[in-house]
Amino acid sequence: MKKFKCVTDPGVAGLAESLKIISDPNRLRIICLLSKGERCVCEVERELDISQQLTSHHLNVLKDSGFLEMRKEGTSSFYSVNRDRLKWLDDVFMEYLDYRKVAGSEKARGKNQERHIL
Amino acid sequence: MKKFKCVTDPGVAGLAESLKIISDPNRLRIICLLSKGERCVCEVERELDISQQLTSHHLNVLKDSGFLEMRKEGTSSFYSVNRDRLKWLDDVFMEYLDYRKVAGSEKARGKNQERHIL
DNA sequence: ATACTCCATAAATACTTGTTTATATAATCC
DNA sequence: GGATTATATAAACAAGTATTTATGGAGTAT
Repeated sequence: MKKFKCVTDPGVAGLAESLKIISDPNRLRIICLLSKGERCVCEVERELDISQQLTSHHLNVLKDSGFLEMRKEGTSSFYSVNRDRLKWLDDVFMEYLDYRKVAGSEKARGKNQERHIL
Repeated sequence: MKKFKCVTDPGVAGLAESLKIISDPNRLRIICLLSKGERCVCEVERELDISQQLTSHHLNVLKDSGFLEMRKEGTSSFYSVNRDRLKWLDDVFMEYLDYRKVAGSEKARGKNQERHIL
C-alpha cells in the first residue's frame, strides 16, 4: 500500500519532540518572558514565581533543545530566545497547517498542491 | 512586582494542553492523514500501521480535545479534522510567535506593540 | 443463529516527565 | 576567611501517558 509521505516521514518525530518541549505552561511563560529581552535566572524565577531549581531546570531543557541561548556574566547566567529555532518550529508547524488548508479548500495555492510535509 | 500579562495569564494552561495533545508522532500523523480527507478507523489503522486499539484511542483523544470530528455510518466511524479548532491553536500559537518578533525587531507592526498574548 | 468485521473500552504495563528536596560550585561582599 | 548570592545538578517522588493485552458490543452477511 502506498502511504502518504507525511504519514511515513521520520521527521514527524522531531516535530513532535519540539512541540512536547514547549507544551508546558512554565516553559511557555519562560519563552514569552524572554521574548521581551534577556533575563537572568533569578529574574525569571521571580517573574514566574517558581523555585530556583525548577526555573534552572526548565531553562536548561529549553537551552538543550535549542530554544534558548545562554551567556554567563559574573555569577549570573543570562538567557535569551533563539529566534532561528522558533522560526524553524514555526515553519514546520505552518507547513502542517498550510497542508491542511490546501487539502480543505478549493482555492488552494497552486504551487503547494504537490508538496509534502516535512 | 508588576508582571507581564503573558506570564500570568491563566490561558497559557490551555495553550500548553492543546500543544501537548498534538505533540505526539502518531497523533500528528493522524491529523496529517485526515487533512487529506475523511477516513474510517480501519483506514487510519492501516495507513499508520499501528494497532486498532491504539488508533481508536488516539482518535478518541483528538476528538475529545476538539481536533477531530466523528460520524457513524453502519459499523464504521469516520473521522475528519476540525479546522476551526486547528485555526484557534494556530492563531494563539502565532500570537506567541508574532509577539516574539515584535519584541525582537525594530520594524515591528505598530498595531501590535501594545498587545498582550492570549 | 453463526460467523465475521469494525470499533470502543478497561486493565495492566512501561515509560516519560514535572516538581521537590538536598546539596554542591563559583563569584561577590564584608 | 566567612557569609551571602546566583546557579547548577543529582536523587527521589508523584503524576501522567503511550502502548499492549484482553474483552465486549454492535452491525452485516451467509
